[in-house]
Amino acid sequence: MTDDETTRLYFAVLNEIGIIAQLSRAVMEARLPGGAALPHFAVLNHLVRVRDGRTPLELARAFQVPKATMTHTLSGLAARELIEMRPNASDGRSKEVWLTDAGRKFREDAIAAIAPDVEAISAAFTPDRAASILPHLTALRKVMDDARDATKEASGGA
Amino acid sequence: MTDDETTRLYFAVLNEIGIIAQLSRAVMEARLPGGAALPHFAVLNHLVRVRDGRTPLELARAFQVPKATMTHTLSGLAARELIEMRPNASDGRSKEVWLTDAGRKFREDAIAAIAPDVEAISAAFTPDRAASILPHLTALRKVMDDARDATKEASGGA
DNA sequence: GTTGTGTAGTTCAACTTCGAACTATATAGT
DNA sequence: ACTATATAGTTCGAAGTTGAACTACACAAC
Repeated sequence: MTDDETTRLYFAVLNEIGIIAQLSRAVMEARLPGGAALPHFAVLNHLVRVRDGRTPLELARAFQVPKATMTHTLSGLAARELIEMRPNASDGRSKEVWLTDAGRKFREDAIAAIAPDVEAISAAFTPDRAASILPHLTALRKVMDDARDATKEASGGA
Repeated sequence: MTDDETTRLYFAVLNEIGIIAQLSRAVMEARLPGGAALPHFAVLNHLVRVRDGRTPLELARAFQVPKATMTHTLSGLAARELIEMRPNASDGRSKEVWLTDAGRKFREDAIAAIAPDVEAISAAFTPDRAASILPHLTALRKVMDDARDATKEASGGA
């Protein structure tokens, strides 16, 4: 394979991934109650799965977004009273993010609302296939993460 | 596999895809000249590969974005004089998007600037692996596209 | 040829994203 | 203790994204 073909291959993969991300966002947001955005749901889901009481920075790292972005997402969730921000007893600079009852309910309702879409997708793109690509995606995600750090250093970041 | 496990599996896949899209955008935008955004490059690249003279709507469909988004992207490219908008001789409502010399050069420079990152990624995530997941991603993209249309109809859209 | 319906593209407003600068607290070195 | 440096989080401003409403043209029906 020539360099050119290799580059094209990776562009093609990243292009498909970009479009899928865009579409999954559109599908999910069409189902989420009250005009909530995908990151809102993603954070609630993470807090249920991993356990709440996480700090904003831990969440930012989990989703690979800048902390300013997480601040914004959390303030949206707090405004809807789906989470509650508490001071962090062990570090005065930090905070803790806790789910409210409304937050847990919202997440359950959202999953129920999205279930038909997941079913439609799984009919045409089988769980076997999903399971078969997942480890590759995880690997690619880790590689990209390292590449991002390298880029930052190369361009003078810390 | 239970329904719950299935749902979790698809969420995990889409979550990884979302993060990869985010990271690839960050990596590419760090390299693009003049603060250009990823969609700017993607459109130029598409015009070179598929041939220029496309209409805005064709481009919007190719990238699965709403037409308002494409209008915005194209006006950014036109402001940088990387493309040129011409009237469409065969349809007075429509336009044609043509590359300028600066646009072609921009795209070549961008590819050269990104090459080191592609190389870094291909070292850890081999072209075989990329090639092996590409058809699955393409399939998933098509399924998601159909799911989006179904969602639109279910919620009262055309 | 007028009228109705459909399509291409823009405008507008609300919202998300995120780098940079800032505040507040923590921790190490002396 | 005091100062320097690092870290958690917010604020601010600039830019991207997108649904809805709008303008302009096309085309079929009559």
